[in-house]
Amino acid sequence: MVDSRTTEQLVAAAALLAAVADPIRLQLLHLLVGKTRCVCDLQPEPAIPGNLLSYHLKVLREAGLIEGTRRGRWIDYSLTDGALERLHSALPDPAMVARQLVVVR
Amino acid sequence: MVDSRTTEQLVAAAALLAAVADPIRLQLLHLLVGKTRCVCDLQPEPAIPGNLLSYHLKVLREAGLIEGTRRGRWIDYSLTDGALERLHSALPDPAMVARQLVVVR
DNA sequence: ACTACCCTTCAAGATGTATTGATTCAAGAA
DNA sequence: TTCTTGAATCAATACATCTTGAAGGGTAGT
Repeated sequence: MVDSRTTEQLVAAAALLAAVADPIRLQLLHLLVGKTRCVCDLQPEPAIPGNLLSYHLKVLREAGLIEGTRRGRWIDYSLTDGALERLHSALPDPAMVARQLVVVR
Repeated sequence: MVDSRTTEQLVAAAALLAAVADPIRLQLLHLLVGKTRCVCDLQPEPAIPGNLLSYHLKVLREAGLIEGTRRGRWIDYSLTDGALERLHSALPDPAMVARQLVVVR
């Protein structure tokens, strides 16, 4: 059993990757690494309309990668626990390449 | 300078991730980890028509993640050098989270 | 040459995603 | 209450991607 992933796992992993496979959302993710930021402080470069920003935040939110909490008029976004780890584990592990090569020999 | 990525870098990273943000292509990638396989041996689960398989291989090929070499009638596909490393580095580094937290304190 | 095989490419339809503009909501200030 | 601000939502359009069916290219065998 080298790497038996069920179809559902593959679909879930692909969906997680699709959430960040966009320049705007990838930049938003970078802006949130290690920080909590108000939406008003989350303008990507170049800037985008507010509703479009909301849309992309929603995609990341529904993928479970970020979460928002209201603070008065503002909403602060931050990465969810283990968000980056989940993203990386959606990809094949590079260490597997070497391991497989050893096994083959 | 915590993480200054240019727009072009973000676009390139997002394009790389988009190439694998699909259940079929993600599975193809898994099938190729550590192995070289003929197209005829690359049927995902559930199986798909040959031309569709070709299309998805083309997407991965044009993203520079895999490469094919002809061997008689067959074409063998394998991961390109550093393909998985490039994919992982397209994502934010999880280690940055802890580092940032330390800095903030 | 002809045929069979493996794989790719093309064009067209189906499906999904991104963007825009207008509206709505929730919270605070006047 | 009314007004303003920060942000989300809705409906419609623009855009890209996926999938299908048919056709084409390269290689080997007869």
